[in-house]
Amino acid sequence: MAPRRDPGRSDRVPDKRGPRSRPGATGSALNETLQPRPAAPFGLAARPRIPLDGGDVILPDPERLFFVCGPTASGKSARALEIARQTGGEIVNADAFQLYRGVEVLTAAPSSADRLEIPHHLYGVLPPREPVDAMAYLRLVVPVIDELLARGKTPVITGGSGLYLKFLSHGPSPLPPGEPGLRAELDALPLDALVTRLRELDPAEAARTDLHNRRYVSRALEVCMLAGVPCSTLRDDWEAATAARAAKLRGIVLQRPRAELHERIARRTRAMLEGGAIEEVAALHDIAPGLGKAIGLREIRQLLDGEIDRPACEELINAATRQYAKRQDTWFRREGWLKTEDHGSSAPER
RNA sequence: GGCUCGGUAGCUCAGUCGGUAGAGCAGCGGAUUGAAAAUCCGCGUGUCGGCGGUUCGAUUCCGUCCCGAGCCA
Repeated sequence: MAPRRDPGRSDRVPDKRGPRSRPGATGSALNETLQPRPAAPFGLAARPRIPLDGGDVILPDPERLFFVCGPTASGKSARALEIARQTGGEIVNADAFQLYRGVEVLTAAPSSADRLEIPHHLYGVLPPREPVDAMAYLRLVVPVIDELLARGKTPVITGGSGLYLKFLSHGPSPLPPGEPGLRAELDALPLDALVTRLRELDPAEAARTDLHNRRYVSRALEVCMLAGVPCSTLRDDWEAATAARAAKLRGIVLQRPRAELHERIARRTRAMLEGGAIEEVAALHDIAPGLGKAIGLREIRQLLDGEIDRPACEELINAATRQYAKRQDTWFRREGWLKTEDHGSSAPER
């Protein structure tokens, strides 16, 4: 293994095209072809290339982390607490929505009793209007983890946001960050125009992208245009860099029988509505677009506006939560490094 | 009691000028490296309210009954 100066850090993400190793990646014939052309089917102005973002992040040693994953309402918080007690660890949030302040009830953030017993990190740290994405989360979480490791504590990383977890577990692909102005332009165009353009700029990426999914097409196009390099080559680099690290990861994914999970979801929704979620939503204003997508937010607003009644609100939230839990199950099932832990009521004692 | 309009998938409804039917939502499965609690893809047999009649053939037309909504008494 390569000598390390800092025992708490390892696995620097390779950054072949980042600003440090390749300052000003400009001038190749390929880059010329990637420049938005004036005759493009839609009027995207030429843009200056912007530096790739993420190549400078130094990820923590995977062997010193422990991940607690699972669908919403599966009991992650309680299980993480047990693990933190047993290992002398502290809990680190990996939930995109529990990062926000002012929506603790709506997002089922850990109770203050739990937080008194064991230190919890990165809960309620962002004001509602602050946008986040997976890379921003990574930049928040890495210093917190480094600090725990320096104190000899095991970070027990707990949450259900698969993409955020994966940025921490596997590292980021150094790519340009999203740019709201460009996104707005792309959002205004019909999907087939985006697909046509992506096929021109990066056929390899187009071939493996779900071309029905506007988000993915738009993002791939955005990367090509902002980086001035095909998105596909940047992602290939990441795929290659990630395997060694993944082999050293440790963590669990909680599983419960579907019917039992649905019962827990229903119970939790009721507790939320009775426990202040409605008041939270009523008090929210000026929120980031991402937070606006929180399950329950739209439904409670409809309730406040008198468009639906309370039972309908509750059932809509339950349905949306069940669907989300299913998507989480599907995501975590693919993460082969996570050890499945059966938490059904008939499960054997651990 | 009379008249009118409805009764089709778990829900809301479309449709069949007579050849046994299809959308949205729900449900189930999947994808997913900077919006991710997002976004996207795949999966549709149901006594077409019951019973009769006409017909080679009725969910469709006719009769009758049941249920719901409305109007008139």
